[in-house]
Amino acid sequence: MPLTLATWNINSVRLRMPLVEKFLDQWQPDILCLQETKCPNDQFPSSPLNARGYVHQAIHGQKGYHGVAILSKIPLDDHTKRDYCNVGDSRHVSALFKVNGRTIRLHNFYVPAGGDEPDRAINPKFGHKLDFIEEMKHLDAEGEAETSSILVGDLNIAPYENDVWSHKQLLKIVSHTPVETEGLKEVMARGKWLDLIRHRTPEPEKIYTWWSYRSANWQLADKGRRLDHIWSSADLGPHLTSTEIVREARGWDRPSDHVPVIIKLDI
DNA sequence: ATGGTTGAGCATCAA
Repeated sequence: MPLTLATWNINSVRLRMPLVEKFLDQWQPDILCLQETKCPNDQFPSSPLNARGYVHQAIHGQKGYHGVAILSKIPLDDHTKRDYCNVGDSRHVSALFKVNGRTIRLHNFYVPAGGDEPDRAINPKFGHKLDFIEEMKHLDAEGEAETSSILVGDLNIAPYENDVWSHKQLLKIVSHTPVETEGLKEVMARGKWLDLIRHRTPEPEKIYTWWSYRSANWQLADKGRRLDHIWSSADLGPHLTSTEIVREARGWDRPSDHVPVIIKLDI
């Protein structure tokens, strides 16, 4: 049975609902995970989603900042959320779903960006990011009996050399510093997670999912980073049939600075 | 080395 799953940092779900609708109509994923919805739960624009069959929604938002949501055509059970670092941010939500008799735990993350200065002694936001990553090291892809796992989201770290436009020039730039990239690799190793996008498209091929608003001519300069990820437990690896980075979405009218990342599994 | 843009919500802060 085919399963299509997408993740997208939307940078305000209310402002960009027309783009969400366009994406859903054209790509028709079974499940869409959003980050940076910037929207309180009671103001979430559910109607256009219900009209398209995404009637199963695990929404965890807050006013003004952060916010994550799982929007699904497949029934979701056991919605849970975890307050990483105990600071009250809406940065994680998870749910269970079933495909062809297999139970899958889906985690949707929005990891803190970490500010500009990669030194926790002078930048508390960077310390918060490192603490968040440390806490993620306890998340095991095989942690629940008889359950596969998928982890998606804006992890705000580009872990490999070819996840950025220039490895050397970004080594001291937050998102690609060694303490972050090694930390994220440790999250993957300890939790036995498989990076499905790199599994399909190994290094040294460049992959980007984000281009800054601050550089004019993003397309020509192409100074991107791979900040958005889809991981799974190892058992799902052989079921991966395709991956896609929807680069064209960066060129849509009033775009997010992130683009959708999609996997297809045959389960 | 610096500055560049966007969004929430109304002065800045976060990214």
